[in-house]
Amino acid sequence: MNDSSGRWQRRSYHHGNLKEVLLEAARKLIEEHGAFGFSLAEAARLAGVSPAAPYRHFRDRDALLAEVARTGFERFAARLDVAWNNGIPTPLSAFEALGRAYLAFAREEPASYAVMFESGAAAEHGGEAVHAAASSPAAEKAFNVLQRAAAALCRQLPENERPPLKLVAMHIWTMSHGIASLFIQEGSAARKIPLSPEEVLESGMLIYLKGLGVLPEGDGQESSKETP
Amino acid sequence: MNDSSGRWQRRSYHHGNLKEVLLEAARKLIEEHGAFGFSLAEAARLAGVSPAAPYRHFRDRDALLAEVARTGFERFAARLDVAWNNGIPTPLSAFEALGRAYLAFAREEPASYAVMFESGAAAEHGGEAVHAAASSPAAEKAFNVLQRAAAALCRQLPENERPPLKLVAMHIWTMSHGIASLFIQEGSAARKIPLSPEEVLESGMLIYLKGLGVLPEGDGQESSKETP
DNA sequence: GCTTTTATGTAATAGCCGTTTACATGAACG
DNA sequence: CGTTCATGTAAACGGCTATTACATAAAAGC
Repeated sequence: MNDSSGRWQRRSYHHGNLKEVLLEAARKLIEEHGAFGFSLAEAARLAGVSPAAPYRHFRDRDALLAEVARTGFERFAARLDVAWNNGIPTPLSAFEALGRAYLAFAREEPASYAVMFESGAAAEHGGEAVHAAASSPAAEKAFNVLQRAAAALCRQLPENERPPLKLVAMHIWTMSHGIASLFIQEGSAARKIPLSPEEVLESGMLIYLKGLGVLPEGDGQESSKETP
Repeated sequence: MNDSSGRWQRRSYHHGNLKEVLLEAARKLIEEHGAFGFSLAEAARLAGVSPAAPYRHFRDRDALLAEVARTGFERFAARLDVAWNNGIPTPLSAFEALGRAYLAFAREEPASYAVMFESGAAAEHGGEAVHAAASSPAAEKAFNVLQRAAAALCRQLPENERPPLKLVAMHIWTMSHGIASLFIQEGSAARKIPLSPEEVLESGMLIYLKGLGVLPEGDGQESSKETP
């Protein structure tokens, strides 16, 4: 229930949905004011509660950010999984869908993506690291989708030519993440270049897959003189 | 001139070197307390001056971070340039040195790297974006080194098979940055994987270059059945 | 139904930070 | 020597995080 200015209207002393609304507010504020113009107090204002209220749902500011990261990873993993669709109809087409889904998530939830990966965000706090972000089970689920995709692609190679799976998965991940990180962010470089992230990722992956020996024919790129 | 605890000792009312010392302090604090545990006041304490002193050298906190980014980009560009060394002795060996220099910088100056690229840091402030980071002349100089390397590599291809230079440069950049971003950061994923960033980058680049058709022989990877 | 317990909100407060303003110091320059 | 300008300090304001004591209402037990 939002009023005209986007603040959550509540009818009783208790809010009823504060935790969710705070997470939404956090994502919105992070998008607007950069990764760390975000303030717990402003999120509380957006939700229409006192500055102390959030502490009933999150131990501290970092805990809220960690939760943004965690829930972000869950949506991320689910989305990648749907896009990959077990490699159907073909590993290659599914792989392309996977790449697009990766970039789509980063574009549609830049705040989540930033908190998930640019862990200056949920980085270490007092003593030990927090980074619920990148080492959480949800994060692993996301990486596992990439790894399954890598496995399906490598399965097309003769056994003695297969590089380590984890390595291939990392290559895929690092390129996807590199593009997301460089392109998606507001002022972050690469914006003058007249190429969409999707173009860069797809062309890069085609070249990479060609190098792996996975592409069936002269697919996408111009030269077609291998597998003679 | 540092005292036992690392604080800058000054002998006169005037500091004499405050700007530089503040930048050093900022990098140190960003490394320690995560990308944004950094506080201007603490940097001032480290430098042994009052909290207001930094404002004689930087308009505000963001300006200091922007300067960390700018000077970071300058060292970064210089280092990449030295490593590339005009493609000498061979484009391939120089390219490998370039990749190692990229990762070495990110490892040795994680604070600079974070501020330079994870622009939640020097991101937008009030109205328009600040991000002196990624679109500064120094940043372009760095990217130009990558682009020259891409050009040298592509020059080994027949003209009609050369992909757009900017595209290849972007592929190189995104993979390097992706690895730096995922590996270097404290808690940021990818740490359980028993691979060094250098291994991931080099193997990934070998596959990519093979896909480009740039590798002279069965170089590095196992299969060697192209250019028949 | 009534009371007790528990969950979830507020108010008030302390301490830190960023930033500004008025003032102090001393180096550079005549 | 005296003026000027660069560079420091002190004091203050408002905003933020976080804690504590208290308020309110929903849920649970009887």
